[in-house]
Amino acid sequence: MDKTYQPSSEENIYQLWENSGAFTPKIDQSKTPFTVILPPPNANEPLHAGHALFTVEDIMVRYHRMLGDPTLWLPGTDHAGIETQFVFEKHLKADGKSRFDYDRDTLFKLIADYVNTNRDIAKSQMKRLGFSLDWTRERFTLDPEHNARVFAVFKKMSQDGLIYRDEKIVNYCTFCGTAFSNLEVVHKTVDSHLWYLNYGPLEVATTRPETMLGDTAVAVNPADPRYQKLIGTKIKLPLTDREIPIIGEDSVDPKFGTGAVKVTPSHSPEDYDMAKKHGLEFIRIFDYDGHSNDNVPQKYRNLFPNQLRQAVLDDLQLAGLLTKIDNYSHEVGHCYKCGRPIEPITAPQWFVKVAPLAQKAAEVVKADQVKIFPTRFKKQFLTWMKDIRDWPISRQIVWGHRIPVWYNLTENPNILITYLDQDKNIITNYAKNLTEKYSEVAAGLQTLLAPIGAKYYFSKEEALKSSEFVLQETDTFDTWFSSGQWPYSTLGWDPNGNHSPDFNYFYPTSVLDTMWDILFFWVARMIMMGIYVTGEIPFKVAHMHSRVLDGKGQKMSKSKGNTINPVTIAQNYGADALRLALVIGVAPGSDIALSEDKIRAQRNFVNKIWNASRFVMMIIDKYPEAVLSGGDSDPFFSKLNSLIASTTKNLNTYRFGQASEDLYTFFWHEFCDVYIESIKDRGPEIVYPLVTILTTLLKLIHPFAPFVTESVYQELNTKLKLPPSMLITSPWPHEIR
RNA sequence: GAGUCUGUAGCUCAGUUGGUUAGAGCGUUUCAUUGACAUUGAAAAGGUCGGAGGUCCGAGUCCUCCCAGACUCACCA
Repeated sequence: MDKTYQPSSEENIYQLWENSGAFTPKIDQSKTPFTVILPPPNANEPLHAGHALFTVEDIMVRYHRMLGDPTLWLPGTDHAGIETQFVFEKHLKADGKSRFDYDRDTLFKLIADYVNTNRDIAKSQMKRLGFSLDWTRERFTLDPEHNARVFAVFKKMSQDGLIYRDEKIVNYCTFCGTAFSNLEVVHKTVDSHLWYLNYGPLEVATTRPETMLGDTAVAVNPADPRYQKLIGTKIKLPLTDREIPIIGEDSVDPKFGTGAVKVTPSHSPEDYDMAKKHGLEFIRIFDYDGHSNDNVPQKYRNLFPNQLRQAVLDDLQLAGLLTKIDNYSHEVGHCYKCGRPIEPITAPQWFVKVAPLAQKAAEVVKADQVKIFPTRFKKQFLTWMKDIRDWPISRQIVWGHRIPVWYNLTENPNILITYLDQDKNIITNYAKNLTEKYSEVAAGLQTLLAPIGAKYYFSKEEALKSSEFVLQETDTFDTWFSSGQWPYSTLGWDPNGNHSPDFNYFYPTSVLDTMWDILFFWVARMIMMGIYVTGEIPFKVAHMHSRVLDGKGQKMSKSKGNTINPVTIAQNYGADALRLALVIGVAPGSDIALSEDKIRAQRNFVNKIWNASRFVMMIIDKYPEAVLSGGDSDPFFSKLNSLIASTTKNLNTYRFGQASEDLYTFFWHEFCDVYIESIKDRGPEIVYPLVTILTTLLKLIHPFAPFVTESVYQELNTKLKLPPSMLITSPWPHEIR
């Protein structure tokens, strides 16, 4: 044995495990399985330090495997819709291109190629960190099987009235070219102004003067004596020749601004609701690329919002209608991907009616039928479920599950189609004008925009029955609509009820472990979808693990340059050292400040294990005739027994930080510093207790530091001339006598 | 606007149901060591456990308020 532990040996150990089939469980109906589905990392990027926290899952999985449970940890990767497309578009931009240069099929293929070349990176990295995943069951979110299940569920939800199309106000990023759910919008405080505009008989105060060209009313509080008699009258909207009504609306606060609000139903969520209530007109003045459109007077067309704002303010000023400007800071939604302001805009989108699903999810969480751990997240979960709004699931990007509905163009003449013609020019026109160019349209299709009420079919064949001109919806599903179905889909749930043996045995899963930042995005969706589709909660425990920060407690980010590459760390210090550094002494759910110092300290611990073992082997060599089993008891056994008990208890209650800290202290300061020192003068009778204690400690430490413990175990096995066996599949220790 | 979390040694953090002189790693100081390990060992310095009240025989641990920081959620012009 080398004088110090060599991390480079870890790759051989992983090979040993993988080749032995230790990661693949045997279905045994007499036993209760332990199942964990890996939160699929993005297929397009290498792992970051946060992914190294899959260690927590590996600890649970290895522990249960040693307990003898048929244990499945199922790996996979996520296509990560908008994330991936965003990254890919950056590459395109570097090459002087953009998404508009390609039809959607070509673009999809390009991204698929890009993802496929990068996909194996994450996989090899997870192996390097020692994760005992069953690679024979590896999945990808765009696998045809998963695709088919997602589509079947979509159809079922549609038939159950849980899916609908509507033209509602959505969060739209005109740069990314897609709608987002509320969760994907980040609110930032913006220092801006409150502009006071003279609308004739009254003044309005607004933070968005540019949208005035889309005003279709002015609202005042009906109890406000200043304006009461104006309700029901009409005024002429400045800068236009339109007339708009003054309406009475209780939600208007008389004390704010002038007590009169301009109402822009197509570009403000509140105004949208107001317009629905009062039956107002909707005038959308921005197109989905962010430019002002034909609904505004000629001179204001084709401007971005900030340009339009300037133009409108200039003209109002000139006309003497800009009466006052106050400083005002307020919250504005920004795109979580590109950081630009979100444009609230009416757009036809697909929605999930989420209230019935959320209600059931809230019930089971409330009743602890699924335990959320640490418990503080339970309250957060319930709060969110209470006020949840319908979930827009359509995204105007190509990288994802294309929504499985087909439009017949003869039945839907007003579908707006954008495509590349033979000469690669972008053409936008209505379906009714394009039937003669159908094949060109089909080949060069970029996007289509079907009006609300468009008739659609759930299969191409059905749509083809009445016309040969058929196009599939170009929107794709929100990534979370797909990954929300991950647990039952990966295990082989079948829409027709012919579920796979895996599904029947391993579902519902045991523990879902992930970071708390996707509690709503993912965990909540899985609970909702799982109950709806399978009638069962997809996991018994939702365990929220910590967030990894840098050594100073700051968020890691590429721009700050403080990221830690887990694989580099594994190469320099060993995967075990990294794993221990991420776990030892960390309270459940609290942040982890990961510094190189900390990793070095754990590297030293790993080396300590290595060298203590070396010492034990020396003793074995010294007394080749010593009794190896069934020897005398040793006073140290009782200390060891309480360690076995506390470690087992801590693992059962997810107290991994405590368990590992106890093991660290015990191994180093009880076993090495005290016990080993105390037996250095003893004879051959010490071999049995020494080997027993070491083997037991190796087992206890194995889930946390699998490589060094397995290495030593293999050495020990050879030295003792025992039949081949592996620590990974050896039984969890019980009380020693 | 609503909510959650954090504040313990110079730094990063443990401290399960309240119970004897509050712990670890790193850092600092002193000493040791050619035989498992310098990726080591022995020892030392260093904390009024954010502040103020309260409950209790007893509080870092429970309650109230205050201060400081982090985060999450949120359609108000």
